Amino acid sequence: MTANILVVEDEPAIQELLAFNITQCGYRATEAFDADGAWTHINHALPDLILLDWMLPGSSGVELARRLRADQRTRNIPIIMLTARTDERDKIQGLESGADDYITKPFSPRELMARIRAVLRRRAPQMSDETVAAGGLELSPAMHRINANGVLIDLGPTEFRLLHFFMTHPERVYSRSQLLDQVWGDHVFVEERTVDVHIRRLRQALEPTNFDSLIQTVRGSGYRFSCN
Amino acid sequence: MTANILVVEDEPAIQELLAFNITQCGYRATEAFDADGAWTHINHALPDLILLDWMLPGSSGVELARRLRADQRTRNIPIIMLTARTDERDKIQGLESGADDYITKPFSPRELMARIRAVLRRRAPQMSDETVAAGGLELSPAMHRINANGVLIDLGPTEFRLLHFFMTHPERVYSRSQLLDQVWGDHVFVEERTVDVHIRRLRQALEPTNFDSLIQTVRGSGYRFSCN
DNA sequence: CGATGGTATGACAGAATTGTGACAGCAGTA
DNA sequence: TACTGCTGTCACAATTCTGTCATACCATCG
Repeated sequence: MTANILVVEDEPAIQELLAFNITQCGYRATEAFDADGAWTHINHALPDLILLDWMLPGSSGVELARRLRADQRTRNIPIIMLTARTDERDKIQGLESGADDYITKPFSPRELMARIRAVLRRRAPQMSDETVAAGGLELSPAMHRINANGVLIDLGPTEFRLLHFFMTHPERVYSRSQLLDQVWGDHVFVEERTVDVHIRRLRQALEPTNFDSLIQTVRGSGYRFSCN
Repeated sequence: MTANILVVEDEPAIQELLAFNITQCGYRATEAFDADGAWTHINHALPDLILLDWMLPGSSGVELARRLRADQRTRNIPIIMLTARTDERDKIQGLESGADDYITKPFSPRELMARIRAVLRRRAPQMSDETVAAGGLELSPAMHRINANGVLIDLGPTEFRLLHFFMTHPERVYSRSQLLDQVWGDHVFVEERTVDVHIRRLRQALEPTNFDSLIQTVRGSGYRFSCN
């Protein structure tokens, strides 16, 4: 399922550059040149992320962001603000208006895509507040709780995200760096061995209910959550 | 296995710092102090990654990056730019000149190494994740597992690569040196008899499911994976 | 049949990888 | 301030993997 990104940008040159990079990375790009165009697209289909220029003809980007946050349907869609200003004051205002991240022009395509991925990933668990069940465990993101055959298990934030990722991606081996990217976020720099420690803490928490065997070590490759 | 990193940096102090961190992380560091020195090293042996200072005596780092991208041999070698400037404009130029990433001085060794690992990981030729089926076996690189008629088999790294190679090249005899080149890599130096041992270990792992007969010895020539 | 060259197997030490306990920094809180 | 829970890192222990032997085994050929 490729994410659909709505790009709201009045300058055709930048619009094209953004769309090119986005599609290049495997996402779909929908283009809008002003606030009205953006709403037209939004009414047609809700995007997974909105890339929004600060300066827009008519109503400004910040104003559009506010309206997006006010609307029931678009309240939870992540927004990345695109601005030429480097003033910190603007940054604050952009974020306070509801943006999840912001990028200053000129931007590097790599940085842009990194932020897009980061935001999409950050939002991903929030988007699916649904209870996940795998291997006899039941994980409820909304309640931040694990149910192991009636026994409730408490986990720290990192262990919770780790288990949530594993349960939503079972039977597949993930390397330490992949887990860092997926669970920690690829903008964070920590040692790969940190993963080992959190794997251990997770196993330790699952041990009393004998569910620790679900998390398997694949020597030389990484870890795997297996329901078998 | 250890990646060779060419460090092009004119300031001896920083050069030393970089080399220290790189070797500390298990990579090999080759040092060059200017563009000419860089080419000398490159002509001698192609590095796996180039760490390039923006400011270099003679021709600038960006210029060197351009020439590296223009050269057939070095076109695909990832480059990380090292710059003291925090100007966004420079950052763009650096990336557009063909750099894969950039770091601004002063940098933290941790971030430097994280970026190096990230770039190397991106460039690393990854084994196709496609599941291979042959002779009744099903091998899944993503799960790092073998499915033998419902029975799951776990293999060590070498045996796994060996079986993967056999299953993707069935019905054909491979000599020990060919297998060493294909499975171990053509730069490793190990005894040919080592292949025998790993063949045995692979057969041993497949024995409980009677799939060990798929791997046949061809006396005087080598081994063959036969689906019959 | 015995000799010969090639292959299978079991053992083993060193290397590589992972598990584990401890600790210090940090943010939030009473 | 002291306390608490969480995190990342480290050093060291435990485990698994690897390459190399020495030896046993086997097919082929004179």
